[in-house]
Amino acid sequence: MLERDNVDPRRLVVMTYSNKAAGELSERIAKRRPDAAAAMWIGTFHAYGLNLVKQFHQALGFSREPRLIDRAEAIDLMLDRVAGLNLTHYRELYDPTDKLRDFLSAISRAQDEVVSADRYAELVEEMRALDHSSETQERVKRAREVAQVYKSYTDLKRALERIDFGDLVALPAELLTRNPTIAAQLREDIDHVLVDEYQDVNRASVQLLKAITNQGRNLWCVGDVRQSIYRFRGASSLNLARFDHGDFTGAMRDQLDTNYRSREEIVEAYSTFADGMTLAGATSVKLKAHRGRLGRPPEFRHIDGITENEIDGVADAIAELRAEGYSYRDQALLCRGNDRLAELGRGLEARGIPVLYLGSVFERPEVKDLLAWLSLLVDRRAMAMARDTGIPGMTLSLEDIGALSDALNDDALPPLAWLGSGVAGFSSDGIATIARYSALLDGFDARSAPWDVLAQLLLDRTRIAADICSSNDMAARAKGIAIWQFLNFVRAQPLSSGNAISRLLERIRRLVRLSDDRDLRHIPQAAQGIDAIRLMTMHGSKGLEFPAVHVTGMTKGSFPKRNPAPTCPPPDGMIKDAGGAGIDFAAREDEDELQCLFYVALSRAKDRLILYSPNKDTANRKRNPSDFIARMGKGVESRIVSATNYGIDNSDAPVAINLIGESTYWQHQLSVYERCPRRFFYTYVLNVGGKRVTSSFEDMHEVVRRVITELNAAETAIDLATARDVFDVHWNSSELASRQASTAYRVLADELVTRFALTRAEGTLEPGQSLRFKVGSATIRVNFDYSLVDGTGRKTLRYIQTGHHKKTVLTGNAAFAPLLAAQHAAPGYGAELLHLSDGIRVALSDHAGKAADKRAGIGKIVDAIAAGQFEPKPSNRSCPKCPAFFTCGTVPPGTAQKKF
DNA sequence: CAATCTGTTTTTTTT
DNA sequence: AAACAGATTG
Repeated sequence: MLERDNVDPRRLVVMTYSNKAAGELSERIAKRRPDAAAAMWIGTFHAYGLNLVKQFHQALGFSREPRLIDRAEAIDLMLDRVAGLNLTHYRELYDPTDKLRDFLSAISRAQDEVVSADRYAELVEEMRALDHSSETQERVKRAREVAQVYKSYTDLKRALERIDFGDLVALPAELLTRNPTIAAQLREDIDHVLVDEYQDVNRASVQLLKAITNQGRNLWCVGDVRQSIYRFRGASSLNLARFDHGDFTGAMRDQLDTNYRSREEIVEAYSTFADGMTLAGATSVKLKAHRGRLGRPPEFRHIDGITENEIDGVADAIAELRAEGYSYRDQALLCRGNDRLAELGRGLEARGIPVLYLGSVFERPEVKDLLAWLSLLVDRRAMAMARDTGIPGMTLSLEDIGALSDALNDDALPPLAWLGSGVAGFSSDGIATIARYSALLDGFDARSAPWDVLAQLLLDRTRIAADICSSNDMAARAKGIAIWQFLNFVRAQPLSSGNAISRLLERIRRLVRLSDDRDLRHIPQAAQGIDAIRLMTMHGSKGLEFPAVHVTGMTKGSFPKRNPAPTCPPPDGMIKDAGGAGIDFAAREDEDELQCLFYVALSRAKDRLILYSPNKDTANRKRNPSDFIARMGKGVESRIVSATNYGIDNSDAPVAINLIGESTYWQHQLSVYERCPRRFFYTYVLNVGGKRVTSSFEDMHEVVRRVITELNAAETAIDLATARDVFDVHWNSSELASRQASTAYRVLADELVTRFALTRAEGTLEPGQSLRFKVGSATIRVNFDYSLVDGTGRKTLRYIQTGHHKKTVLTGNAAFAPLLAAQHAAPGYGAELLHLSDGIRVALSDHAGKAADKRAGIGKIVDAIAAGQFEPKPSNRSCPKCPAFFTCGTVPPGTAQKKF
């Protein structure tokens, strides 16, 4: 219509909700009207907002164009601030990064609703006055602290002249509402505004639209409530419902009734599903399938086996369809989450099927090799030398790694010092390898610029780039793309003086922790033509179409699966028109969103649609299909399928290990093994563990731990004043004392030390004991901090933990070592865990019934260590904090020797 | 039979 | 953390 009416493309604004959508749209228009595509403005709300912020930065109160920060930077900014806010209901945990992330997403939601920090605080007080139930009052207390953080964060951004993603839309929306002159001035340059995927707009975007359009009279929107899948970022069914009843009074609505994409069988399936959708504002639509019937129904394949067999089933189907004429590039594989997608990608590749998917760039071996090498320039312990690079001549044997780690243990040498001097006990191969590393890293040091180092390593000093270029298979191309993306990322880092390498590595850890490395996963346009299966999340598939679509993970309990309620729920009334408690609304919206997500996935298919789920879990219990399967109606062919066994073995080969003599393990070593056996291997077997990555909070706890150790060494009771003196000495000699905002940490540390001193006085004090017990031929050691005799003569050993009590504290086996040690070596004593941060005590003696099981569990750990079983347990949460983050991968060849 | 415990599985993201 | 399947317990 706009085309026909001769609209001036220069006066046309087209808004989308993602860069991908903007790119697609731009390309489609360029095909028909290349001149127009170049002239009109096409982009995301955020991009449009950024332009406005730049243009009107003075009106917005900035002295210059503010710098945009991402989530990782925002957390960096706030880390020291939260310590000073004295929050009680959201206590700082060991690492406040997680808490801050929760705060920031709550703040971001508020920005989506154009609710300022002050307004947020008002809403909290309104909620307090309205509902006196204890449940609500509890939420009030928490929301009040969010308001505090919100205010502090906003002030900080103002002071530093920074803006975040939320500001990109919220600030212009506010400005234009407040300042009609600017809005009018903007409107003069715009004839029409087009909004694609209107169901994804949030309040901030609507407000922006209201300001730049003439009360909606020149606004054109396309939207489908059934495809509203971005509710977690403020898109709400209410916005579409309100489109012509409130937001843009007098707007017109029309409905599409013909589908030009999918075959009739597929349209039937998702229409049937849509009829059962419980969705506010959805009207029933009878879609006509323009392309008619194909004669092949959508399928549900209930794969006989576990999750791994589901990949076999998909591989079979991909091969079948290929034989029928659907090339790899015609087929897409969708699932809910990125983690599963990565597994599917690896699995299909292992089964010989090419996939167009990178996964997380920083977790790819070829990128990890580069990161490991970079880390050598700043890591005096040279931990990365324990990595198997897979590049001939560039990997040390386990024996040589042992020798190197011995050599680096004693001296406080600077990084790379080991390259020059010979290392005692090295094999001749090892000496040759070290020589190659000397050549590889020659001339670089901790102050080198990461990009320069990487470029030289790739192009001049190794054959990595050359090998990738000369190879033509899909795996090599994916490697090339991953390295390319990584280099682009490195180059985009802000230039700064000092140690850029350390900061780069630190930033990567944080990005992975926050899962904010996703935009690096995009496959460049140039690679899109490759004949390989397209892998993407259901969210990522929106707006795309494929001749054949495979959807995995259709198990009950995993799809649909309610998202956990936000840690920091919004105050009631923050979401306009939601009515009732904010959390209930969120839960309803969540259910809707999952139905929409399924609808989106189904409607991507043009000809063929196959859904999958495994029918067993690893404990051989049955897993039922998702309830959604039945809701697609009778047109779906549903059957149990036995997939081909591709003989893929994902098990981790044991490491050759030689344990000298009888072993003695500390309890904390067993805990590490339980959390991640591979980490245990690096830290205690190879002994290459460098310093753990710590936050200020953790450093603070470390100081407290040192104070406790010193106080424990004293045989007599210690008064508070002495305890404080000891604390002063340790605090002042710690690195923390000189850090910014250290007073806040000091207050916390002081509380912990005080509590420790007080708990020692709860009875007659006896000194701590180092107890041991045997499991098989191994000995387990546990250090108790002290023991107390109370008035009735009952004796209790205390085991102090400086942090908060967690419900999971008694999961696993190693946690019971104190109980077992007390039972065995200190008869007549009870054993108790005491958490200093909250004073919570756990009487281990109450769990004596589990002792036998736990002892057996510890026996299994000990045996597994002796058998060289060190499989990695990857997790986005813990891996980025692990010292071996850049090292972890295949274990190098050789035999590890170790005396525990 | 209901209640409780155990083990397994599981989320999305805008420059 | 919370849902699910199944076993165990009272």
